[in-house]
Amino acid sequence: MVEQAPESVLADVCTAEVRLTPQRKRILEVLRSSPSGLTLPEAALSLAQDGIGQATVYRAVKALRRRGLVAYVHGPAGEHRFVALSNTHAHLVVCRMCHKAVEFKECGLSTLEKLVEFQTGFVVEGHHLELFGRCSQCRSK
Amino acid sequence: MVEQAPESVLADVCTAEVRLTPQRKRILEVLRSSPSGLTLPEAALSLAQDGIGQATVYRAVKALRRRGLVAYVHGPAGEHRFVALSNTHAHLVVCRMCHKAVEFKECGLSTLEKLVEFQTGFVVEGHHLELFGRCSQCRSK
DNA sequence: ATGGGTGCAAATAGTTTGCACTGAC
DNA sequence: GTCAGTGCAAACTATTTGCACCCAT
Repeated sequence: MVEQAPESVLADVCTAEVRLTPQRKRILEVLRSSPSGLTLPEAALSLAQDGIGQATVYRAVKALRRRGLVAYVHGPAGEHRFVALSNTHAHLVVCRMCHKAVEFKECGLSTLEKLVEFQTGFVVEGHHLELFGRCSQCRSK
Repeated sequence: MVEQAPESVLADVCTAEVRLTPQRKRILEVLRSSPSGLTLPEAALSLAQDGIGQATVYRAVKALRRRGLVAYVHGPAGEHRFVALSNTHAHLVVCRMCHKAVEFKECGLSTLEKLVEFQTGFVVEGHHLELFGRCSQCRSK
């Protein structure tokens, strides 16, 4: 029901090599070309036209995520939508109307992390942060 | 592929009534009794013993999430694990070893939100934040 | 020749839906 | 009597897996 490991939010040092094959480059392109990201089924459907099998898409997106080249955000129904990142360890702010996802870097969470460490006794090692809002275009409609 | 709306991170005012039926109370109990939360299939399996159908579990968890009584975090494989909350609009810090999820309230994100608004032109209206780390028990092993 | 990657097809697992029925206002 | 909620079974969607093959080291 639950697989091995990944999902780490930290830039997990890749023990195994993760190659950037032609298929994976194409996958990144397709993700990059969709402002609101794509679900795996959507990506697989679109990439089938390039002759890329769905298993490849599923496996590749996982691998790319481990390399920090791809991240996901949550769509309106809770689905994971995958987005190509230009900076590793970036965060995304998502428009609730058009669902466009825009990267930002600074997350200024270190103070909070300290506070939570103090309150809970955890050592905090990573995080997942998404912001939701409205982009300027959607607001002006 | 994608349904209507929910997933809002803000305490979306519930337009429709969301009743707290015996089944839903039981669902909350079961979630509460699992420190690391449960996936929907896990919860459905366990609640089948109480004669609660799986469709009910899936539908109820969604409803409870809209009421702010339940939240999810991401398990090691990226699965959604649902946790009963005691404070609405709480956040969770999750142990990467035992996967226990612990609530915290202050998220001190308002400064960041302002900054991102300035940088991106978005108006920020909500967020999803999860911290990952190690709890003290796991560290002392 | 080794090990990561790939495509295909099949197998699984996860999730939603239609329907008839119940219980609280 | 209305409307949210429920259980069941069936339908459907999403995801993983086994296997043979490929390519770069």
